[in-house]
Amino acid sequence: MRFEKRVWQKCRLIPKGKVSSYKELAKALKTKAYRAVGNALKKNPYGAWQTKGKSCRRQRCFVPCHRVICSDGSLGGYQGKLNSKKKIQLLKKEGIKIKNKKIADFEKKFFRF
DNA sequence: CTCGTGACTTACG
DNA sequence: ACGTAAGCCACGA
Repeated sequence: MRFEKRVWQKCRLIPKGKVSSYKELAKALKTKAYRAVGNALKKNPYGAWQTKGKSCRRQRCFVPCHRVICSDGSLGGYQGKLNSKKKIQLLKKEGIKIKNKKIADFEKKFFRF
């Protein structure tokens, strides 16, 4: 299993309305590759999990990478750029409040594996 | 193997 | 608060 896929797999464990950090994600993977986690999410197909040869088979392959943020509560990046509006929209839509580009009630919304 | 590149984190100034 | 530097690890060239 490629590292990226393990990352995405963990991402999918994050429930709606919760967030987690790159650090926590890395910890769940028993690695300290925080940056590699970021790389993995950047490469994330986001809804088009492509297995070599086989396509997504109509399964829900959604990877909620917008629920993964920085350890200090800031948003980090999304779709190749930082502080994406789209990411904010998605999070707010899931019931997470954004305060000055940071997560409000970070402690409450934080999901630990 | 070495190097450059990050959607990171922590520590300093 | 903000910028920098160093540490970190996976990945591709």
